[in-house]
Amino acid sequence: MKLSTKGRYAVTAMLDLALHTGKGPITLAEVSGRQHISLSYLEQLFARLRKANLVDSIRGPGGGYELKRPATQISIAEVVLAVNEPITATRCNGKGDCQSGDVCLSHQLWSELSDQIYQFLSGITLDHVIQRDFVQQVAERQNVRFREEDLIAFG
Amino acid sequence: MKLSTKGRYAVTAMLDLALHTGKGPITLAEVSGRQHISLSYLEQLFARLRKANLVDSIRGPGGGYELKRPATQISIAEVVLAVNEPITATRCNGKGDCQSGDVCLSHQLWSELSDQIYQFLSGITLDHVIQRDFVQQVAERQNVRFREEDLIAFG
DNA sequence: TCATACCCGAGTAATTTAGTCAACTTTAGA
DNA sequence: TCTAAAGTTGACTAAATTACTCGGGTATGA
Repeated sequence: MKLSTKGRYAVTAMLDLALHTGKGPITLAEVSGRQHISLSYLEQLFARLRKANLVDSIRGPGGGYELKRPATQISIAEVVLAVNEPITATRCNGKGDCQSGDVCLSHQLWSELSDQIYQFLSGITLDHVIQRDFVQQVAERQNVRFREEDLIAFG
Repeated sequence: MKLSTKGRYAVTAMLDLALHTGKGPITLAEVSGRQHISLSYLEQLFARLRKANLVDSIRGPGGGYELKRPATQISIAEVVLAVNEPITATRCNGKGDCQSGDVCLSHQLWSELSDQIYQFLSGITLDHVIQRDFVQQVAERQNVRFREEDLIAFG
């Protein structure tokens, strides 16, 4: 899981969209003006968001973007993942050249931790953030339980 | 909260230290060899970790680094924060030039979300990760429960 | 048909990441 | 006390990522 300003821009833009649903498509020019993100940069971000099926685009005059799914069904993790390149695998991954124990252990530990962060962000939707009591919502309303054996290591 | 490969390196190195406590100071050369991180880069990272009071340094032959506090008392959030520059404030922050509502709202929403991520990582210590049942530990400590069917595999 | 808005690719400056190099300080141990 | 092992510091740099610009496209509602 990777969290950079790029992901922040994407989440901010998606929040802007979520905050203005119901009024028809929203142009990137509007988002750019409201969130102070350059139009061209937004175009790049939304190209990825579109490919990830998170937004729909409507071309022509009166067009713009809107959320493909309701804000209750789009997680922060999805948005962040959509705009980021898949993180580069740890060096020893795949290759059999690090059976020395310590290396692989550290990598696996990080991997599991990273998975936890992802799971955490998967539990927070755009709507949770907008509703702003997502602290409580994540903790109680979702009532999601992790089990150790369900952990899946990833790069 | 910012999560990049830099933070991953730092956490990995700290996990390496935590895994080898009790055998005296650990040289960066050892960590470098085990974790495949360049010695000079480790020096830079540990300069920050030292300033953040997360490690002690012992100079001279037989010297090296050791955790300043037990692994049960060092959180992932601390480590990540120590090696990262404080995230650049959102553009409108401080300046009074964005009272237009929408802008500040999005920024505040992100800010609160970021705070949640920080809180989450604050609840996970180096020891939790090493013990590897930190899933359960964190879930119990934070009183967050997760459901199996919400697990989503990702790349 | 024309203005609006998305679409796309090339290029690029700024920043961050990751690493090199060289000189220095401290200190255990021969 | 000399020496080698280790941390300390700073300058420098290559590579990657971020953030952005520019210049064209294409679809489409009025």
